[in-house]
Amino acid sequence: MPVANPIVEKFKTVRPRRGSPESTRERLVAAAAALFNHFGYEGTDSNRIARAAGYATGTFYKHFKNKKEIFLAAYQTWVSAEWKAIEMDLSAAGKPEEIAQRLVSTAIDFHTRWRGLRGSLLQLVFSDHTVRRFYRAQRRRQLDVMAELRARIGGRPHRREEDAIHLFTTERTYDAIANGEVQALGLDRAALVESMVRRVVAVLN
Amino acid sequence: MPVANPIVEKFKTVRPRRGSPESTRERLVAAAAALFNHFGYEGTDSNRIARAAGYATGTFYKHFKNKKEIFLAAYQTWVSAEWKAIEMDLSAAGKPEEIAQRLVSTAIDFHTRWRGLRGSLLQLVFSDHTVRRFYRAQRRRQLDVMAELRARIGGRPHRREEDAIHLFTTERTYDAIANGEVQALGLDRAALVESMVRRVVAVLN
Amino acid sequence: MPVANPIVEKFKTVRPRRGSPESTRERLVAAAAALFNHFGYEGTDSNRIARAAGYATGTFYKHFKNKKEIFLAAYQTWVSAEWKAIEMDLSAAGKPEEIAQRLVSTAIDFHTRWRGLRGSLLQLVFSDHTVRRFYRAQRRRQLDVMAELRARIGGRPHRREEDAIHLFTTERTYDAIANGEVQALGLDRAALVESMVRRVVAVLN
Amino acid sequence: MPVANPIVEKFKTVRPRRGSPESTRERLVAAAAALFNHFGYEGTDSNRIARAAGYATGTFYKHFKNKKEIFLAAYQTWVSAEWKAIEMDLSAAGKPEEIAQRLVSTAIDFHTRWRGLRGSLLQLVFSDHTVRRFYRAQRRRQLDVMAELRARIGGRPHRREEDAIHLFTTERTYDAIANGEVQALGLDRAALVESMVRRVVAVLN
DNA sequence: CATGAATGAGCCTTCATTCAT
DNA sequence: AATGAATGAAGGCTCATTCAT
Repeated sequence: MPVANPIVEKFKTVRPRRGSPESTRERLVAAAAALFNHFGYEGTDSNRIARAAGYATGTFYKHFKNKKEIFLAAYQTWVSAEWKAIEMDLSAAGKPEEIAQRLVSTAIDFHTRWRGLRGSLLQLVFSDHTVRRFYRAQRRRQLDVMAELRARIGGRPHRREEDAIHLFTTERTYDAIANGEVQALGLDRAALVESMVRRVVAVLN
Repeated sequence: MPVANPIVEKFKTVRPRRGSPESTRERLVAAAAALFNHFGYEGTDSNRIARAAGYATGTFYKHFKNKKEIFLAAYQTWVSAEWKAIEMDLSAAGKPEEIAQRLVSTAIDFHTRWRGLRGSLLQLVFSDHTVRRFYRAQRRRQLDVMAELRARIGGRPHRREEDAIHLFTTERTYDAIANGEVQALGLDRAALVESMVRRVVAVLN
Repeated sequence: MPVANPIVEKFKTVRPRRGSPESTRERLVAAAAALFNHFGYEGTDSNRIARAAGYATGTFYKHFKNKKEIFLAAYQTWVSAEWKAIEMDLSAAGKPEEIAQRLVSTAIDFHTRWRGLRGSLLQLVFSDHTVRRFYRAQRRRQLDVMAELRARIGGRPHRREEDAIHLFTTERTYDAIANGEVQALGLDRAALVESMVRRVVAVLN
Repeated sequence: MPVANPIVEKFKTVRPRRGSPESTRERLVAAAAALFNHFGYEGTDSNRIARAAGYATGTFYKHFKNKKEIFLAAYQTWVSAEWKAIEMDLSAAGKPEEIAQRLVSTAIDFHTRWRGLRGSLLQLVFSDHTVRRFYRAQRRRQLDVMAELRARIGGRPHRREEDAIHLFTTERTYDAIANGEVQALGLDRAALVESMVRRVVAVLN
């Protein structure tokens, strides 16, 4: 229908015009990320992604093999951004406590902004081989960074299993904070955050 | 049409014949649970559910308004079974350590058997109001049971927030064990299980 | 779904219980007529008819071969009732003018009460042989009665074509009055009725 | 699947190939009009419309929200064509009698060619808001044109109610002629036509 | 590089009808 | 006579994907 679609409009970015392949790709990924985050993977159709990015249907398939591929790209973008933020948090000056606070804050921020994407992600981790592999690679990298960090700082080595549990705990808790579960359960958000900070401090020593 | 479909056949139960609405409903739910668990929510269509349960297309809609409704029913069945198992674990004789071991074992067993359903669940918790509500009600019940249990045993009261974090931790870890993440990361499953048991023991005191 | 359906409830009559075939048939026809009138032929399903009449699905097909058959029965019932009413109007004492007024009033009443059925009827007259035949038989009967009546009263004979045009005119005008078209066009209903009365008087002389 | 379907084939037009949206829409509307006219609204499915127009299923829904919408479009097309024909009849030279003859002839022609559509129309006028509104707008326009015409010609003003009755009479009579009712009743078609012409002449003065 | 018309498999859902009890 | 569980063909509609321009 040629009727203006307010939902698409809302996500529509400013018009491009024969940009480089990279910029087109970027725009598509950005639009896809926003739509997936809002409507979920299954709730988003590829034509809409193209339209929201300001392109025609076919352009989408010039840049991505299929919908899964652009989801992975969107996920990768998000992950990259998160790693960058984490690196900034880590490299900034401050006492361990302050660093931990910033890390937790950053993580909650990402989980909140991308809470919609997380649902789709967990589903795709189950059903899609490629997404699963990438997802697990991130976890591995997280574990590596943690160990490395401790070595640098001079902390005592931890068992990798304990690090993993730490990651599971924080990830799941950040999700709960991000998606309203904490509020729905009548839990004190500040207490949870504080608890997370303490755990991060502990894990860095 | 009458070509044997291997995928459907695999899940097909023995044919009923004019059963009670309850037994039909149960068969449909059982088939749906198995299919959702295997192919995911989006990967399962209502006709296939009916066929797998040994019924024709239309029968499905005599018992469920739509696919979401049967998913919720399947989820509820699973949850009920899990609660029943937990109650058995709790009521059986044994030292706290032994009880905790059984609880962890049961939980991992459920997470493993229903790991496919969990992916769909987490997606639907995001996108569907009813599923979300039911999901959160379970969490509330878990928290209540934990507090109650401690009171009965004479343990000191814990902050509800700490209990919640405990639940997040175990849930997420059980998922990791169930879906192969632990193995993929080269972690020692036994160590993780042991850690979970310790946490459960701690939380019950 | 076992949820009470307000729409069906609304049309549900008091429960029968193993009545004679005739009474069952009558109840089914009455329910069908009401439902067809309200939801149209296509908008009414046979299961609903049975339920609304207080019977189970299968009972419907014990009394009627199919949906078309019960529509025809409902239509026939309506036509019979209308003929009976017309005969009463005609046999009652009064000046021609008064008789005409009663006839017009009766016809408008029937068209109004069964306005929903008329839409379905006109559609089925087009698509169904049996309905078409019955419909035309009524018209023939109308023409015959008109001629007969005039002969009895001593009026001069009219051309059958003029009688037919008269019937077309009144039928269509009654429809317009019944279905709100007159009101929507801002026409004076009383004037239309008066005009119809005048025509009926004229045609009876 | 690729088995030739004689019914569809019959209505299939020559294949297009990447036409403009307008031409595609037109083809779809034309095919829909023919099918609705032949099989009725309920007897025509959207897939068949697309196929008959030479397109695939999905193309239909790129141009119309649903079946109702294309019915309305088909109806509008028909109405436009009829108005155009009427205007031509009116603007052509000739005595009032000749003009009336042409008008009647045109109307009967349209009613005959679209007699199938009329059944569906009358049903949808009952059940669908949009169709009803459009239908009534046409009647209003007819009344306006009649009044206007008389004013132009210098005829005496008529009551709008009498004009409406005239329209009801002719419309219903044209239907009877078009759908075989007249023949089935053994009426003299020529006499009916002549009567209609006389009425049209009268109404224009 | 970009367009956007077109495709068609396939899903969800309805409903007339059957039949064992 | 009545029941109501079960059937399954079929229709409305979506959406990932292709391809001619």
